[in-house]
Amino acid sequence: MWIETKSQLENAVQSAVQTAMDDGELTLNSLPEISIERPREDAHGDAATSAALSLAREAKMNPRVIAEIVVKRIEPGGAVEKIEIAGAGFINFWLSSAWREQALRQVLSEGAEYGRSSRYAGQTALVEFVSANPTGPLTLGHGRQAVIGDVIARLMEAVGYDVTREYYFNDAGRQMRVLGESTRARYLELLNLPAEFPEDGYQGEYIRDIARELIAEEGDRLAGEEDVAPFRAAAVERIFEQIRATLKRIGIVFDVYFSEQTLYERGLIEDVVEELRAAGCAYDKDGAVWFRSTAFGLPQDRPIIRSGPDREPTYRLPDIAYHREKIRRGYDRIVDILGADHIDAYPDVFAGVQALGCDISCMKALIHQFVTIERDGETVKMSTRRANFDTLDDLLDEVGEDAVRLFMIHRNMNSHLNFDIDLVKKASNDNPVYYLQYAHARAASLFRQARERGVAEPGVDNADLSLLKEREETDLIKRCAYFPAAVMSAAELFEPHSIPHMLRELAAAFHLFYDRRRILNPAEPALTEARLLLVKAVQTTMANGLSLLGARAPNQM
RNA sequence: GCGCCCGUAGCUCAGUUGGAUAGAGCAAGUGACUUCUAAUCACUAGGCCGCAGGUUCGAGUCCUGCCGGGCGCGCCA
Repeated sequence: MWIETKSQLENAVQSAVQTAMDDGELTLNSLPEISIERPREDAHGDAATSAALSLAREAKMNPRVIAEIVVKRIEPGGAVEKIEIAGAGFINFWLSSAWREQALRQVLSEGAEYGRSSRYAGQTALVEFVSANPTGPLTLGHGRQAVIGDVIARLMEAVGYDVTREYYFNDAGRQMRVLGESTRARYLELLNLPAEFPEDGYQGEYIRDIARELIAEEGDRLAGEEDVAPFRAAAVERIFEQIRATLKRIGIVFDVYFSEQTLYERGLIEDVVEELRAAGCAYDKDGAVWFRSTAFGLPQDRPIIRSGPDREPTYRLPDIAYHREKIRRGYDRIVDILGADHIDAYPDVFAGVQALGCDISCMKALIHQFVTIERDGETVKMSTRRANFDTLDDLLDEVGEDAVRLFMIHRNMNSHLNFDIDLVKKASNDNPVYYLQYAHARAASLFRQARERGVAEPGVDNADLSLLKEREETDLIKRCAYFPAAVMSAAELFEPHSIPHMLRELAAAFHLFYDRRRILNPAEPALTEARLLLVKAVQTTMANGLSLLGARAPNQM
């Protein structure tokens, strides 16, 4: 409702400016774009524009005079009850009660669909995230990324995209070889055979677990094995099993696990090298092959194939091939979620894809900062080995799935996330997770009460919604009405943290309403009915919002 | 040294694309449960928005330079 009203008002103001120009009362070089926003203060109405202020210079007129010229020409339609000029020349709009009633009916009639839109229907999107190499269990950093990626995918789905969630994994190259060697060394150790643990091997206890399982299944049959492949395969398989299980706990299921190895098998890696050479973007130096990053304004050229007899590609080369494949697969929007440690790497990859002649305007990389853990008032850096919360699973065990999801998403991804374990574990009023869920549960509880007391089921069609005129009520209606716009903007700007933020405000407004106004009131059945419908709208909005975040909306707490 | 991110109340952070008197939560203090769930609500207190310039009608927001913190800058991914 707000999305439509906003653009109607923008058009109405713009037409008024046009008319004023036609009438010769306003002199401008061209018709300006008008932007309507929600004022911070209630006293400034429901919608406002600062257009008169920004036009003042060009028109060489006092902003208030411009505002007057414009306002008297505005034909706002039924949604607007009142227009005022305020302050330095702001034009403020108050929306009518009819508008609020219609907004409320929309929430109720759309139900679980409320907040979703078809703006991007027919378009496809690929969201790549986590993409942790299968060398160990997922860490907290992966947890943040997993939740950010999944919520972005949900938001994009909500505005109409057909979204593919993809996990890219490296099952070729050096890291995997080291993983295989580490596993073999543990395997041999457990059999009391001489073993050489690789210098940069994976130290974690989980490698021993894998080796133990391998012994249980295969005995010492692999002891004389020269090739690391069976060890590597066994390790990858088991680690992936665990990763999938962890992700599933927080409701994340990938559509595609994309293997790097397949790029080699299909010859796509070599193709990229040849094409980059042909385009003059790759050259030989010091025995290695280099990508000419500097041709794309980047600070330095980077090797894509190592020197030495093996001619092994560096990670950048398969990444370029992979991203070119993404574009070839025909997505309208391609989003990568990356940790801050990749900040220097992705520009080269994007430039590489561009060098291959691809249009990269559909590609977007989102970088998120790291997670730190706070416990007992002390900050523990995530990278610290042997900290209590190395793994995402440990954290989930400790604080639960909903809390992890909400906490991981509730801050701007550009900022470091301080995960306060003590706060999240507290099942009390200072826990923001419960605050949202409690609002939903409270609403559900009202309907249970209504049923127990024999209050008639409220009917949307006949209810007199004009009875909802208290400040707490109109405020709630407006907040529900803004929800679809909040979803749209979170999806378009890739700002998932704005959703829990607006839900918190909605919850606060609901708790205040609950505290101040009696909802089930036998003396006033018509008002009770209207208020129950309002409660239903809040409950619906809250449930839809929590669902976008992948968190439960409990009916009882 | 170079690149990216961050710096807002004691703490953790929002801040609607540059708008009107900078907001929440926690922590501190005071009050509200015989009444629909007190996992809640109300009130009080708390601010040179890191510092210094600049742009403009208007800057927490944009530009420049400093200061402080994080992450990178590898023929690791």
